[in-house]
This record gives sequence, structure tokens and C-alpha cells, in this order.
Amino acid sequence: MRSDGNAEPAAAGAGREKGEAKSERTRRRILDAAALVLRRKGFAGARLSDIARVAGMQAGSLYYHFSSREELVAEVMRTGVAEVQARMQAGLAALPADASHRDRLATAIALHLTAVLEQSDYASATIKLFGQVPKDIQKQQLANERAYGKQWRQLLRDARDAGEIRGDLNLSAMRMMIVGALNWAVEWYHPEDGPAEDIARDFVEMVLHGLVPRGAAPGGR
Amino acid sequence: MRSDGNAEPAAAGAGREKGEAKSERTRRRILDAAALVLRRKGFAGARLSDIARVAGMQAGSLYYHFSSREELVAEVMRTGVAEVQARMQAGLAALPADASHRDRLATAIALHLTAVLEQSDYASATIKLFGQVPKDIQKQQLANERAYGKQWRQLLRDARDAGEIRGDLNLSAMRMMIVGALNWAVEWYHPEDGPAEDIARDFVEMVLHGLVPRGAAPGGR
DNA sequence: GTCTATAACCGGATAGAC
DNA sequence: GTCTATCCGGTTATAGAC
Repeated sequence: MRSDGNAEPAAAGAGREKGEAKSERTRRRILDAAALVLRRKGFAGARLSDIARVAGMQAGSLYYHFSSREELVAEVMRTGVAEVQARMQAGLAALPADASHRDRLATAIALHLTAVLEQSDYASATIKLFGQVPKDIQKQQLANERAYGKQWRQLLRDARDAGEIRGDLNLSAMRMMIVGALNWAVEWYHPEDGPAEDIARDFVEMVLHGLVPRGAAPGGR
Repeated sequence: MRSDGNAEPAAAGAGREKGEAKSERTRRRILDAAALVLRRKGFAGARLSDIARVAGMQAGSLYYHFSSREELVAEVMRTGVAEVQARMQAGLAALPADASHRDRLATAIALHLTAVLEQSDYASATIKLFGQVPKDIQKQQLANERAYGKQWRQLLRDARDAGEIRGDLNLSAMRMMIVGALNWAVEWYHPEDGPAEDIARDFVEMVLHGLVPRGAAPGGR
């Protein structure tokens, strides 16, 4: 969920189909447990024994489903992007056909933030993990996130081309700043801070209109 | 560098005085090495043997200067906030007396970003580490960052009270968003992206004036 | 103050019973 | 498929020589 992926095409879908074999369901239970533990303890802090306990089994049993700890972590991260991207795609598609580009941008911000703060341990784990995992997993993950980054770039470019956002800005920097602020929320957010949607509203307001009052002299000082 | 510290007063100064004993200099050499290694490998990934190698000694020798790995990490983090705060204080004090609150805010953004991206391994390590270290170090660190958070809150409140930024915004959310976007830069920034000052300029522009062109209809849509 | 050697421990991975 | 038992490598921390 860095939005700057820049390599090969992203991997397949998020999974989560219905008619799964029992084995598939166990696998998912392990992944759910791993996402939870990884989100809380980070890459090196999450022990297989923790994950196994949450999944309701013994550490050794995990190896029937995954060939190594790293494979398990990598799959959590793959799922993390896939989930956010799926929600984003669905959420944008659900907008009325005549929604403005600014509406689409505002919706994307809210979707990313709620996914990351409230809906998906996979997403929050993925964000925390990226800077902690070995280089080869990072590379793989950049590839996974490529399509997601593309979506954000498109969103901003379309808005600019339509004249709904300024043409004098470095859109790449804007994207990093927006997504960065959203991602960083996993470091400080607690449910007592209120629903993620409320926070998203404030973020959108600042991203679109800035801190300076509309009427004020442009120069500052 | 989370800006939301909320406990006891922060610890003493950043250190770095001149007439240090040899032993003090060695201690600092170890801390420098630790900051570098921790920034690159994270809390659990940084081995004492790595740190010792960078500092030019054997792992066992570290224990003459620090009683435990955690103590070493905690001191790196304490130094991290202290350095950023010192730079911030000096940088703001260097502004002309008639600088606007918006100028002060813009300066704070640039100072935080350059400190974190270019000037201090302690600062970048501290940011990466916070979410990875044990709870007791986190607690201690929140206390260390209390004064820094206060400075940011003051900056925003003063600007609002002077009418230089809007009065209808949740300043707490704004602070988290601004500092969060800056902190997140340690996750993606590479020197090839250009000087941190340039990135800071873009950030300031968006924070102050937003993405929407000044003349545009306020409603969007 | 720093080194070498080693104790003590821990977590990932494997083997084989069930 | 899952369990128990165990191996194995690596890391923190300590002891004692220099």
C-alpha cells in the first residue's frame, strides 16, 4: 500500500471464494492469525508459535500448509494489497457515473483509510511490514503493489487533466504525501479516536483545500 | 517524532558537547553505529554484532558501555527526538521576528523533513523503530516526544488564533496528517528523489493551499 | 577498555508417531 | 492433518584474560 510499486504485473486476486476445501479453510485461518500477529508484533517480533496459538494449533503443524515462515509472511502481504485494491475498485465503481474527479479522490482517501484502520489486518500488517522484511520480499511486494499505485496515479492525473486540481503540482510528491499520511495512521490510530470515516473527512478537507482560508492573501507573510 | 507524546516531561538535551572524555567518545561512536544499523535493519533485525562491527569493536565489548541491547536502543531513540527538536527550535528561532505563522509552519515542515531524511540517522531510526520496540520502550519514548508534540500543537494553534489558517479544522487530525506524511517519507525516500528541501516545498504547498485551484467552485462535483 | 570464549536461551525447521 | 520431540543455528549476555 505504498502506491509506488514499479515492477512486474501484480499477482492474482484476493482469494476468499466460497466453496473452499477444508484444507483451504485452515490455510486461511492460519493467514488470518498471521496477519493479526504480524500487525501487532512486526516481522521479526512475530513468532510462529504466536501465530499457531492464535490459529489454534501447534507451531510445527504450520509447515503442512506453508513451506517456510517467509512464505507465510509474503502471502499475508500479497493478500493485504489485494484486499485494499479490491475495496478501492468496488468503492469507486459504486460512485454515480457523474461523480467529479474530486469526489473520486475523496472516496479513494476514505476507502484506503477505512480499509487500513478498520477492515483488514492484512492491510495494516502489510503497511507495517514493508520496511521490515528482507529485500526479496520487498521486491516481490513492490510488484504486487504496482497496479494499486497505478490506480492512484490515474486518479490524480485525471483530476488534473479535467482541471479539477491544480496543474502546477508534482503529482508524484502529492501521491506520496497523501498515501503516506494515510498509511502512517496505522501507527497512531486507536478506535477511541473515532470512526476512520471522520478522520478521512478531515484529511480530504486538508488535501483538497489546504489549511489557509479561501479568502486569504495568497502570499502568506 | 510522532508529535503526539502525552506523558512526562522530555529528557535532557541532545548531548554532543565538546570536551568529552575518551570513554564518552566511544559511547557516542557506538550510538552512531547503532542508529545507522537500526535505521537500516529495524529493531529485531539489528544484531549487536552488526553494531559492534560498524563501531569497530567486538560485540562483547559493547557491554562495557551499555548494560543491555534495549538500553542502547532506547538511548538512540531518545537522541533521535532530541536532535530533531533541537534543530526545530534553532530553525524557528532563526526566522525573522516578523515571520508569519504560515512561514513558521512551512519552516517546521522543511526542518522536520530534512532532519529525518538527510541529517540524522537517529531521527530516521527513531521513526522506524517506534512501532517495533517493546511496550516499555514505547512508553518511555512517548514521554520523550511530549515536548516536541507540544511545539507542533502550539505552531498550529497560534496560526489559527492569528487567522492565518482556517478555524473549522480539527487541528489534532491536521497535525497527525502533516507529521505522518513527513515521517512516512523515510519509507520511500531515496537521495535520487532530489533534495529533501524540494520535497518539503511541494508538501508545504499542498498543506497550505490544497490540490484544488484557488478560483474553483468550493463545492467540488 | 577491549578481547576471546562460552554459557544460556530461543525460534525456525524437520522427523516420525498417531 | 496435527501432534510431540528434537535438532540446529544464531544471538544476547557473562566471565575472565590481557
